[in-house]
Amino acid sequence: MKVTREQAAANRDKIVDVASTLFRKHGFDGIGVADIMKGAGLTHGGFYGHFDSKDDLAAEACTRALSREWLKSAAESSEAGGLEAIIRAYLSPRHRSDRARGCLFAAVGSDIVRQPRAVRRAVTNGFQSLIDSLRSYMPGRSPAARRKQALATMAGLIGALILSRAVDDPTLSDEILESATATFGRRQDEAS
Amino acid sequence: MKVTREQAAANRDKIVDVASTLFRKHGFDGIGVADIMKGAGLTHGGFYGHFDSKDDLAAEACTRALSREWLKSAAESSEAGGLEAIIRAYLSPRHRSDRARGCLFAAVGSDIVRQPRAVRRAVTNGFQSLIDSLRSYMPGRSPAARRKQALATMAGLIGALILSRAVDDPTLSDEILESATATFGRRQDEAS
DNA sequence: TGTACATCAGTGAACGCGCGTTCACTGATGTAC
DNA sequence: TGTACATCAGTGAACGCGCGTTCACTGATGTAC
Repeated sequence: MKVTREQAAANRDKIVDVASTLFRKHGFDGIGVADIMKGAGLTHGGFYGHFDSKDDLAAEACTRALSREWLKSAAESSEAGGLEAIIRAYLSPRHRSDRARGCLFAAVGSDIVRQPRAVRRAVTNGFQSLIDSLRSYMPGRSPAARRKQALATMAGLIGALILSRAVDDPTLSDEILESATATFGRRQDEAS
Repeated sequence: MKVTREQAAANRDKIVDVASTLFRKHGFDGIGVADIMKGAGLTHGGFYGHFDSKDDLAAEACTRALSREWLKSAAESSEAGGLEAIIRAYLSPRHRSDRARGCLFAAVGSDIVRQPRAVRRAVTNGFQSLIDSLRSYMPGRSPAARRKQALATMAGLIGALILSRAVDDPTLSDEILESATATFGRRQDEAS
């Protein structure tokens, strides 16, 4: 059953959107093409009319996930709070429990190194622009210092969120989030 | 072909060792039972004489990986340098390129949340003892403050190593390691 | 200590399942007149 | 504007492969006498 060109484009877009959430929820190996297509309201056979391979979709899905990056939207919506508010939002229980729509790096970060070139390239580009967005919120004196701070802070946030999810003990999980919020939030208070 | 009881125990031990490196290198889903057994010099059929399932082995392999944890040995061998030396070793290019024998959290951290209960429990226990080891190196005044610092620092190190591996650009990768080394190393200089 | 037998660690073929990918087909879309 | 036909987005069956797991079998170990 053919479909309008606009409908086809919308379908493709939906597939990428769904994939970007399902990959984050289940990991690259934890979700199949058939389930992604079902999530987009289609059947698996039509997949290869839109993409060359599952890896090809993964690369696009990563770009999509990073363009709607959690941190980015938090940053843009919290003009008031600035860096402190971004950190609090990133390290919130809400973000911890919403893997599918949260930060790509926290969701599949340690698997990226094992992905094909196209995926890693997409992720690298997304990360660069993420750091660029975050840089302006940093308290350092020079632009170079702010960039360094953005890199280290991002690392701290991602690591803390990953650990808070990995751990089986809710008390320890909360403790990780609170310690990281205090540490990474305080450091910039001192410097500003 | 039966084998000495000691030999059988040694074989089991070897399987766990090999698994702990191969899981870190390829991820839980990226390596199969047959390849792990081959790595231990055995054939896949004998696997279920030693373990109930692949997940069962994964739990043991995580415990093993964390008992020989990179950071732990770095800490114990660097009485001189203290925290600074530990951080430098953790964030070294050497550790970045040696996933198979490096930190479990940096290798498969974002996948742990998707693993069965036994694996998450093993990881949680290993993490608790890791933090306990690291705590004494921290500069905070009270024990509680030192623990908080240990948690946040560990998060920063893990996040930085994951990012440095994920990224496709060697320059950016180095920049991440250097920024994190400077930031997490410096903070404690200020406090001490 | 030596012999006979039971045990059981390890082997390799086989099973069942899920997954990525292919393909012949369908029928609505979009175009040529 | 209306009609006839070509295009092609989507369908669902099928293929091939790898993986976790099972099982009948082998032969060295370890035990009973």
